[in-house]
Amino acid sequence: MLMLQSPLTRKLAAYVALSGADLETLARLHRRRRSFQSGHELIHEGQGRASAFILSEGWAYSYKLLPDGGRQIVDFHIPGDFLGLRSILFRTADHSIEAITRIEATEVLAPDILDAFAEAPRLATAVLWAASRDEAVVVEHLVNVGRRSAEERMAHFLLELGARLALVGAGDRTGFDCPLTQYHLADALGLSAVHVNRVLRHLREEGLVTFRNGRVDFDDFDRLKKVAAFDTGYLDQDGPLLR
Amino acid sequence: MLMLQSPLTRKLAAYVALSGADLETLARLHRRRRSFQSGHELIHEGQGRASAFILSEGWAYSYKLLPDGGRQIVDFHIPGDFLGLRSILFRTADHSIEAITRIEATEVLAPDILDAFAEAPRLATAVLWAASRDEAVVVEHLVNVGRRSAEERMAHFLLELGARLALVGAGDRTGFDCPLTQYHLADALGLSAVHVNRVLRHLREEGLVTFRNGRVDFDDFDRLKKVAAFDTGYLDQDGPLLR
DNA sequence: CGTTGCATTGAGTGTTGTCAAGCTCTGTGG
DNA sequence: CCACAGAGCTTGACAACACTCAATGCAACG
Repeated sequence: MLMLQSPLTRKLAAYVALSGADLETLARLHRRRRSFQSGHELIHEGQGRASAFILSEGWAYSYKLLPDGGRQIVDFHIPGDFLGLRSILFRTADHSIEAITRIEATEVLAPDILDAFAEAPRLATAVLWAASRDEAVVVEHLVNVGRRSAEERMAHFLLELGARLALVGAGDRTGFDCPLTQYHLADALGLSAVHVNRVLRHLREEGLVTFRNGRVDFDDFDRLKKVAAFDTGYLDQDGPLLR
Repeated sequence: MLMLQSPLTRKLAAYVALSGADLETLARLHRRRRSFQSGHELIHEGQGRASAFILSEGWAYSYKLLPDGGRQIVDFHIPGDFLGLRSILFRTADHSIEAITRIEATEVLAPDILDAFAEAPRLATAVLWAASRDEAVVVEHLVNVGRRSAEERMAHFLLELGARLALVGAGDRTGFDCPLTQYHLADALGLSAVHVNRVLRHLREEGLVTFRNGRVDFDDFDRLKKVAAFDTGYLDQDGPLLR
């Protein structure tokens, strides 16, 4: 079945052993293919009856705006991620999501997903697991912003992104392609763009990482991990828990 | 049925219309009553095959430790909260949970919850929703720490806690009882304990809030909301989405 | 009546933000 | 082909917010 190729399907199947019927139900969620250009806002904070999306190609990010114009980026999304689950579970979206690059995604309406859960109960458990993994990422992000210095934050962030991308085959110990701007980094890490620039320069001069021209190069992966006190535990997912 | 009184049951039923059978399955999760004294560690980061808990009385908090001894508090838990869901969904717990006051809780083992989902599929959706609401709280916490000044952070935090407590009848516009120390606040807000003290003093001197002797008093609720740019949207939960 | 946990305050330091300017690229229209 | 605009990046100077260190107060408790 073609949809076995979907990155989300692969991810879920890695956690919960899904039956043929489950997979078929999951495949039906992948109708409604859409593509959006860079900068398109998929979900707007406050919007009612929003859709969710399964991202198959490109990068997006979710964020919240503050009354004073500030922006906090909550998470970056890469292929295989389920976007905006909370926006369909809640009456009104509590965050916004915007495409960073041109993206390919399938749109999932609220009834689609609720019907799918009724039809294939294991799917609900699998999605709960995926949502929990996303939450773990946000939690680690919170730790990062709350308790680490600017330099540690940056180092940790780049390593984490690298680890997540490596899981879907889009990066390794040498580095990864990265379409983010320094403004994205600033708003994700709770820093000013100016300071992000200073920190990046320092990390580069120390021979740790180089972030330039849409590419992150880990110049000294092991030393960088040390600076960041980086540990991948919260990303782990070996073998299905539910058989 | 007695268990209709459980705060978690109330919370879930408010979101997803649950059948009698669903409620019965949910009630069966409430065997294994436990009580723990203040300071007891319910879940330890790194621990394998941990339990989850449904909190019925008292306060707890979840946190992560850093290699340098620092601590980031991720969330505080009050009656009706489901604790440690991620620790049973994952192979190993990615965070720790400790009792702040003496607490009453029921222990939930991994098979309990997975069997319950198989038996009563709607329960899985309901728990997914509860988990999403918790995630929304963490996200707002991240925004708070990432993009607000120390004073705004504190104001926002106290208002949020008040709003959550008000939902379970443990607080109102005048204030609430609060067993937290200034160290808890510091580790939750990403500040030093010393600075927390200064910020609290300033808020008190401005006539906004008073935090003293285990009690938070909102001296000027409306002005405080203004300082914090506080909006409860992310806590909303009017009426069942799934009927 | 010492000890322990928590709260408070002051002094000095430093990390990070703000403001301001200039740079490099890229794409676009004249 | 050149001028220009705009987005993103870079740097310096200065200010401020928040941290550390250190000392003290205060209550509860054994």
